[in-house]
Amino acid sequence: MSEDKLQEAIGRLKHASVRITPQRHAVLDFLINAKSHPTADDIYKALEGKFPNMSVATVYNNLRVFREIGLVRELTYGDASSRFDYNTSKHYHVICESCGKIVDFDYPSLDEVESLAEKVTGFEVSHHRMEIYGTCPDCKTTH
Amino acid sequence: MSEDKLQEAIGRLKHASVRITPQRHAVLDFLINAKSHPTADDIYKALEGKFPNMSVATVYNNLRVFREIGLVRELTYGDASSRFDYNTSKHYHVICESCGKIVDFDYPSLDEVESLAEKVTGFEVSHHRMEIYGTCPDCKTTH
DNA sequence: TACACTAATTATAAGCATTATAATGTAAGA
DNA sequence: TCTTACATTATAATGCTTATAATTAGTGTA
Repeated sequence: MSEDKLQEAIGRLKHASVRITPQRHAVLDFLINAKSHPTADDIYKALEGKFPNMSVATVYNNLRVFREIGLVRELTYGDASSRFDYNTSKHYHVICESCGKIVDFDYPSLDEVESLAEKVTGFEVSHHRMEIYGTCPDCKTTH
Repeated sequence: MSEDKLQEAIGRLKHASVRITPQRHAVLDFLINAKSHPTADDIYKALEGKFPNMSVATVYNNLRVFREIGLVRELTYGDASSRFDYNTSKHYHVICESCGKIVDFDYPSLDEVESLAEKVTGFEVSHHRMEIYGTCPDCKTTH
């Protein structure tokens, strides 16, 4: 139930001494219930009805806060806007190169790759990122 | 020998009907001999002695051309500038989160992941990207 | 409940990488 | 050499994100 997720997220914010403002609450709520992986601007637009005076900087600031305490993951793709993903479970993403759609993809984490990289490069590895690119079913048919 | 690589690259440009201009030649030469993974600005700065009037747009234009014919790979990291990698062999990258250093890392391509993603999502997969993040040996010691 | 302190929000401007535009210059085949 | 289409240049514009400074508002404490 997403209400539980929201409460848990708020608990983590309190624990990190982050103030719960109405804007923060709304951004978090939106992210948790988002089916897609919204951009900062998606979130801004979605909430401007509720918060006509909200600044886009507020959205960015809050997303940064959420990212820093690990509530949210930021997906970056060069030029295009970042997308934000509420961090429920570990998963990868499959991205359509035609329409930009992002689909979650469960796969066991590539721990073996990380440990081999540590051995070979001498790095202390913290994490990795992997994405798969292609054409989604919709774009395949309509080409 | 990097001279051979350069000649082969020029051959591929000719084959793709891309004109060989002095600027193009210089960007390509720089990329092939680069030990690191330079940004567009790195390349621009490195060549401004030789081409005082070269525009930064030229660097970007040429990098795009090289990418489109598969000579060069573009590595994107959200806000930061893209980095460009002369496409010799398939490999992954290990990136230092402290100093930004990028190290090549050989690992067998994750074809299995791609094919599973195709099955699960219905996408027609074209490629994937994977990077490993951590702290490099230099940054570990000097913390 | 009221106070005070500190952090968050707002509005705006700035920053930065990258791309678009239009005029000029030039590679390469005839 | 000539011609033409493409590349380069200089500059402006774009778009995402962050910085700034002033105002507003959470939250712990009295």
